[in-house]
Amino acid sequence: MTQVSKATLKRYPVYLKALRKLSQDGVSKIMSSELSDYVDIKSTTIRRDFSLIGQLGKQGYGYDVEELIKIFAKELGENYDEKMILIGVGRLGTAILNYNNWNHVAGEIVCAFDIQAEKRKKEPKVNVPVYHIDQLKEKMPKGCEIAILCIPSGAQEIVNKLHELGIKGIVNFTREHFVLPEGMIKSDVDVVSTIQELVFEVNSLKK
Amino acid sequence: MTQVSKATLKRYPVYLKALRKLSQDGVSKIMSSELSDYVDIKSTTIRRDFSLIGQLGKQGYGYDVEELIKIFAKELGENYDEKMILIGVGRLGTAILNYNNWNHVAGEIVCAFDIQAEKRKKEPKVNVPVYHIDQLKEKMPKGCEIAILCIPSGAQEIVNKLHELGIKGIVNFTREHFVLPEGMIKSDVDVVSTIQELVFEVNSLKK
DNA sequence: TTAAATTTATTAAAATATTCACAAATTTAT
DNA sequence: ATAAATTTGTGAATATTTTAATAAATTTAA
Repeated sequence: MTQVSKATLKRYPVYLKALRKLSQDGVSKIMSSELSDYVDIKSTTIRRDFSLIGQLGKQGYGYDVEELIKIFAKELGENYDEKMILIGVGRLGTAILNYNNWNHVAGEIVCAFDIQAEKRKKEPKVNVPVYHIDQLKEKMPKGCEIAILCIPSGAQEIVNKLHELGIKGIVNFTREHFVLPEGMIKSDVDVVSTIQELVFEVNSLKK
Repeated sequence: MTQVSKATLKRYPVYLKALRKLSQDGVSKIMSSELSDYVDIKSTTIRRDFSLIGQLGKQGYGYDVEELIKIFAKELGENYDEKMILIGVGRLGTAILNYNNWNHVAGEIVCAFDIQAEKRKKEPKVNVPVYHIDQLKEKMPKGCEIAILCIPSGAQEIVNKLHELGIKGIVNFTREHFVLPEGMIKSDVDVVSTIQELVFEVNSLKK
């Protein structure tokens, strides 16, 4: 793949989701202008985004939905089969473990860690092994580079430990601030901030 | 507040979080360069972002942490006291209802809706009234404009109904694609996409 | 009290990202 | 078989966002 900008990369999952829905609804061919109405992204932006991967469409015709799905699934690493761990098996952690359509999307959660491992592993919906957080080193799966962080506090200490153990990327659900060690990347999922921004935007529209 | 760009707005919650942590740790004064190391945003970007609100700092000195916290909390609408509803009281919905530090951040969730209202309202951790989804019209709180969507499917139908009932903004946890009615805005929280992007980025770094 | 050292705020420059405009390719209609 | 109508792909133009450079204000030290 050619150089794909951050902005474009953020839109790829949007396209993939929309295309899957379209496919489900029996749509087999689509033009950039139709897709534009569907996902609310300008058609020219869509074409530009697509063209970074290659010549995906046909002039005078449009794009083949199934073909696009295959290409985007591949580009988005659905074949990476990345091994991931989850830290913090509370309500949110369990919700993530039970996300449906999880399999074969980016990879799989191999095991989880918690300070109350014994209690957590008894929960009916917890479908992976749960170890005590102190066993991070011993139980870290080989080649694991991604950790999903769902703990309410004490993030910095855990992040530092994860860094030592070779974790490269963190999906962060924590609301606490922590300093990211050199060489690590993270991606925040901050529900409260998301809501704040939306509230702000809705209120801005009124003025 | 002057014109604040989308990019800047996304950083405000990051600043607020970091400043609160710093305050907790006893830091009362900070320079843009220190904050920069802390949040991993260039100091010049920080100063530019701050200056859009007003002259928040003092040359040769820096910024007063407590003062900044007050200003950002206000800017981010912590005084809006927005009434919100939550739709879909599953594991994720319950996790959101139980988020700590929820109160006085943007507003509060007044009630929830679910297809299995009777079952849901018996759950111990569900701390707001739960109504059947069919009662959306009757039970919609007055002046409510924000809905948090945590249902696994059937999003489009619900979104259309919400639009009719005056909802202006949707915090979307659904993975399904839906078309946003005219005049509505939404903000996606897509865990799987977030992980996909991160996996992709981690793998890009290797090449 | 004055000069040197800081540090913000802001104007200008550079980098990113989006959109326009149209050539090239393809399909549809005649 | 040919012309008209579409629709992609992309170089050029515009818009947005970030970064650099520096003037203005403040503090610190002599």
